[in-house]
Amino acid sequence: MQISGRFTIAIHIFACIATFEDDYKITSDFLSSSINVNPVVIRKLLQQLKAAGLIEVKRGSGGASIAKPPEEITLFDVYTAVECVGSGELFHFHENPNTDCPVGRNIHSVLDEKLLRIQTAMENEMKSITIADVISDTKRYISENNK
Amino acid sequence: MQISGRFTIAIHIFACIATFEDDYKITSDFLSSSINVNPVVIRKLLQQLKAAGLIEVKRGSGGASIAKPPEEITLFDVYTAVECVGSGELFHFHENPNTDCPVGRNIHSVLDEKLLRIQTAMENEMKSITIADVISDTKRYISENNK
DNA sequence: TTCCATTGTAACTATTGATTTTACAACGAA
DNA sequence: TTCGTTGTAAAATCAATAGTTACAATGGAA
Repeated sequence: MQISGRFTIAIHIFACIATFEDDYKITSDFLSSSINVNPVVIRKLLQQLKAAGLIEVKRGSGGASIAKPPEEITLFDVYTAVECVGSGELFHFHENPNTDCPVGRNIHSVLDEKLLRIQTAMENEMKSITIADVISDTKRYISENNK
Repeated sequence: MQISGRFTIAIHIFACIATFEDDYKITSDFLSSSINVNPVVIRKLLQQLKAAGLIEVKRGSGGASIAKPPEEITLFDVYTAVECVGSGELFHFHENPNTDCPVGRNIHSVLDEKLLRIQTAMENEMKSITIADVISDTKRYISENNK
């Protein structure tokens, strides 16, 4: 199973805002045409990012902007804002191991710590990459490929 | 989205075999009653683990066993054997960024390397944990909780 | 004040993938 | 030959994502 496309879409949103905010009003329609997903999907995502304090959205007049310095927004922030995994658990554990079985009774104790270690390794790497990195790389690529 | 429960089920299978192989024949029914999932699900998983060279299964008479030293089987081996993520990509990328947009045109170049770094961090942690670790912890927990 | 582009949100559909279940042929040991 | 078991296909179910339509609420501009 893969991590939802909402994650890469959300990052794409940040890159678009940073690249175009001086020249365009960043509406959900504008974003939707760069990303090629339905504007309503974008709006829902913007809501989630707003709730996490990462993005500001203007009602009425319209337009989205980044709510705090991009150096202070990590990919982990975006990931948690956007993934609906309520529990925050990366791994799905089979629900009902048989507690009458010595292995079934202890499998959670054995695995939980190991799974958490794996999840933490991933999350730490996410925390080491910021939206500022994404933005500067985006600008670099754009100028390299002239325009 | 979470990583499929097949992963924890597969690890549970190894723990069961190691714990019970001296006293019981490890059939899909036996495993299914410890894990509490349908025996057919177990059999399909056993097939995947067999294809990866991690498990041996006897037809006819029945019974599963571990195909090589548990120290040589990492959680990453189990993960790749069992996850159907064909491409091996942890992150789902939105399919059709608009190539007429400078950001849409470059977003893959910008992100692919970063996403891979995150995925690799997770996989490396998986490689650092072996089935032997799981087995010894399982036995320790069982003896601590007396039986 | 009215107009209008836009947001926020609900509701519905479609699609995809995981999971469960039923069923049965093939196998191998007793 | 019998019996417990595996290997596998097919169908049914269920959950999550994604796409779509629709529309009230907003706020700036005419």
